[in-house]
Amino acid sequence: MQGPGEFVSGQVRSVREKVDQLAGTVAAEAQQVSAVRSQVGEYIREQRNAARVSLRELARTAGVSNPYLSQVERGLRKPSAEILAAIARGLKISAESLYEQAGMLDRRAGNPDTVAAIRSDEHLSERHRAVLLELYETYVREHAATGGTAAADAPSTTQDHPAGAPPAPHPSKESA
Amino acid sequence: MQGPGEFVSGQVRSVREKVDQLAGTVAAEAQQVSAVRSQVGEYIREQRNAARVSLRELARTAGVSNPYLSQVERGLRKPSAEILAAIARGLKISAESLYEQAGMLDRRAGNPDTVAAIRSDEHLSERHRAVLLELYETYVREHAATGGTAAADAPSTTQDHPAGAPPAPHPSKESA
DNA sequence: CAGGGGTGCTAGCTCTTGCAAGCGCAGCAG
DNA sequence: CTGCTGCGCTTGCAAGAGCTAGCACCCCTG
Repeated sequence: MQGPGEFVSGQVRSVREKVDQLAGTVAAEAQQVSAVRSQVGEYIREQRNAARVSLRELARTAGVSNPYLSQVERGLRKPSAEILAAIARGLKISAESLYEQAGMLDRRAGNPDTVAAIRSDEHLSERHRAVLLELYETYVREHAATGGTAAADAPSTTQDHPAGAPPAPHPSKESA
Repeated sequence: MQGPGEFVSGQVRSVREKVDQLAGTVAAEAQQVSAVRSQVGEYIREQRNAARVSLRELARTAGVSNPYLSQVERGLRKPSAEILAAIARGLKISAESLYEQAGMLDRRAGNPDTVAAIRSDEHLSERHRAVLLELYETYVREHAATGGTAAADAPSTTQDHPAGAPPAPHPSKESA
């Protein structure tokens, strides 16, 4: 039979254990959140450096303030989807890629073979398939020639299309 | 020859016209933003009603406050991606569907497998991925518009605007 | 040297998001 | 009737997003 003192100290110990446990969970989550911020920030800086663009220039083309972009890159702030989309536009990359880095969007498991996917894609005409495949091969070669470094993203290397590639109209869209 | 009074009143009228024009633009944008808020809010309410779930119950399972959920449904607040993901979980629907309704994410045309293959292809830089996706989507739209005939290869131009990027936020004044 | 241009960052501020506390209404049971 | 539970909504607030004004540093030119 426990005495009252023993019972109380048992309860205190039990509460302490629970608090410790919750504190651990909270700390772990905070760490995770901070890591995700740094991840998208690091990624943005990488892409920016690869494109040889200054922080100010990217902020200008993205339409965000340069101090804020600096804070985002350093993981001090967590940008909204809207800001991420703007930064993606400035970087000329897809917004989805930044959403993924930010943990907002899961990377969809796709067919690991891009060539096979394009070849068997029934949404495309034969000619368009050929154009896409040629462009793809060109990009892969460029990527390989630069040792897989992101230097392939420098502006001077991304504006060219292979000869024979018919330009496509930009689909009109956009609603705020 | 104009008199000074006529010149001034002409200037005033010109300024008024410009102000009216800008006010119209601002109002139109505000309307658009408000419409998108209502759109995702309406969509959430529709899904909630379809699931026969009360606002409080959904707020509980989603882990958001019920007044806030109410405001979101009525278009009074613009929820973050995190909140949208939580609501999607509560509704047992995909977060992407809510992102789309919120205008954060554009639905990609074409075969999802091809899109996923390009997006996850590590032989490509992020910029090249964006270019290929843009071109792919353009071709898919052309293919669909012409009923899939091989004559669908009219000249067109790609622009540096990835399909995944919603419009830019309001441009900020450069701080430097 | 001073001045100009570039770079990225600090600090203070305003506005928006998301919350807690609580409201008013309806329906039901005792 | 009162008290309880459910419903969705109002209000005020704290925290954080994103901005502006400006700083510190670097390099170059006259």
